[in-house]
Amino acid sequence: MIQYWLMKSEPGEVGIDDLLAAPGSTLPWTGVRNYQARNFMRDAMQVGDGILFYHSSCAQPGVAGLAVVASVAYPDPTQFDVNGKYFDPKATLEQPRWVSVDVRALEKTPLLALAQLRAMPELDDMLLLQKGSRLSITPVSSRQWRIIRDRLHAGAGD
DNA sequence: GCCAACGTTGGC
DNA sequence: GCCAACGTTGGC
Repeated sequence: MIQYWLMKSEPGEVGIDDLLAAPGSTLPWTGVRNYQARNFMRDAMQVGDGILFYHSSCAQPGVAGLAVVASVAYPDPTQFDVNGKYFDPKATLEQPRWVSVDVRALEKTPLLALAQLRAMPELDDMLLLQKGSRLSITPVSSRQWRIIRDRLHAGAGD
């Protein structure tokens, strides 16, 4: 059963343009250090799941493209990199703590800004829009997915 | 830069 | 297990 997700990325690190420019439009989704987000990747994500690619912590936060999950979860290599900022001293090769999935970009879309999402009453129940919500990966219902995808393809302007 | 909200850590 | 302190997220 295909599921849908919203995944946040800072465009200053990896934006939709960077993902599209990567070989095969695919990059490993590394650096997740939150247990809830990890569990979504580890326990629920399947190849082919749809992704709303969201730009966060930037001047224009919002949905910037569509992507798909391109692998099941595997140990996030950055947890073992002693010199990297994502190193986790409690992770071992035998007992990894964090996982990644590969993500493949499908298309860049006109930005559907956070403010526009908030202005759509039919999306009131989106986890992204709940007060205090900070999760970098959130499930999206098939209904929410359809509403947003249709809006993106209708053009996000106005 | 500010600040609300949330998650994690660590002393007890 | 409680909870205060601290760190992070992320919009504004």
